[in-house]
Amino acid sequence: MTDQSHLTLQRTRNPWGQGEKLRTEILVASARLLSELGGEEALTIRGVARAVGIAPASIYQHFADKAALVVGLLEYDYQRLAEEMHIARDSLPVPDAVGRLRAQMRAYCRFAIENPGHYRLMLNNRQAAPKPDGAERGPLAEIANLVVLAFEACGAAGHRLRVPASKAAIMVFVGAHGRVALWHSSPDETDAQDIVPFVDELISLVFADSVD
Amino acid sequence: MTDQSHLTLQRTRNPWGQGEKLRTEILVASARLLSELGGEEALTIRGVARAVGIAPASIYQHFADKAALVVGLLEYDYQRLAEEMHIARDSLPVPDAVGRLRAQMRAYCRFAIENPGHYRLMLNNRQAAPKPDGAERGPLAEIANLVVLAFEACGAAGHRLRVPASKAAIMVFVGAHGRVALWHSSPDETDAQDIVPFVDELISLVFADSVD
DNA sequence: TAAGTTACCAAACATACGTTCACCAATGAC
DNA sequence: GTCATTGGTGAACGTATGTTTGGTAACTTA
Repeated sequence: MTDQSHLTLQRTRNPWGQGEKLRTEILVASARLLSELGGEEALTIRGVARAVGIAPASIYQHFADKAALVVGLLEYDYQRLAEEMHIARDSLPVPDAVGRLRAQMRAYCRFAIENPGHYRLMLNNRQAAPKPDGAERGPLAEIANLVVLAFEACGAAGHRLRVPASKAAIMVFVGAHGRVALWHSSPDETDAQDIVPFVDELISLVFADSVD
Repeated sequence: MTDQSHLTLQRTRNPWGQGEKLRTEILVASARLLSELGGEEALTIRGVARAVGIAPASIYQHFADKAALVVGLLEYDYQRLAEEMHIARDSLPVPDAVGRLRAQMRAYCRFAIENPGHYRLMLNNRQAAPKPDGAERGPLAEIANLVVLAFEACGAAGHRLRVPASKAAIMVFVGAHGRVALWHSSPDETDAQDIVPFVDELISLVFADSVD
């Protein structure tokens, strides 16, 4: 078993040319399965294989085990959420700091409402979530820090907060999460339409000056 | 199969005299199992039977199926939570309205912190939760209404709120739930000790006058 | 004592899951 | 063409679950 990798520089990796394609296809099918059936318990190797149209054993060509599949999904989901919130932050139609903050939280709520299965997966597996880029804290804490920065920007823009920016961010972030979680646990009891206005009011509450 | 129940008025129900006793013993064992192992997936018929010291089949003498066992647990848990919050409301050392409100929310947080498995079971099975006494809304909504009443009492006592009492109650209740849920999803990341002070600050925030 | 009811159990049934194994098929390198 | 490599598969293994069944022992009632 001598290592000869230094001899053949360019090893063949994808004889069929569709190695990575099927991997993402598996992830997409898992995501759809999670969206349609909701709970994490709906995410089974056999179910994913059935959705993709391959044999259960074939999954193991692309993922070491089920935990690796979940990690792949988490990575995919967190990147998606972070992108939507970043886009919301940098979007042109809201040049002011408070508007960006509102857009950011609105994007967060929209993601949680439109992807309940994913959102719950992300929050129930925070330990397994892959760290963004060698950072100490997890991806959700990274996103929460985005909100802290947005609040600090509001302070820098001259707005007055009733509590320090870091605490204000936690209040709003945690409030949004709680409101979404309560809707998830009983969607018929309340209307998803009320979530975004609620968070908007929560944001207004932490500001001492009027920010409509 | 003629119904003769009107002839023998007093039917024998517990030949051994421990019919109900074992039923509650099963519930208690389930509760302990849920507390020690955390997740709802730890609540299995076989596990409960092993914990009680009986055969799995014996469970079905007291509960129609696993769902009925969960319903029994929910009933037990919601009653426990409601009692703790009622006690907090009627306790003597806090005669003022704001103090009672704070004690109530503190009791809520304490319950969620000390019984994470139960708390998650309650919120993940809100649909299956038995309605208190023929009421329209579920038990959690009933508890949330308790907070609304507490806020209205504060208003009646002369305190000024930044938002209507019903909305203030939702903000605080939802904030507490969100804060607790985040701690549950990653207990090592934050300290449980911070939850109660956080909710206290949240309460102060919705009041326009100083209520320390 | 005899009948009837209840609590309980050992064993099995049916299902679903994650995972592994031996094997086949297609492809690029030589 | 030959061959190693890789993607894919059917069938099985091992495990865990909820649930049912047939039967036994304990107790009340008559």
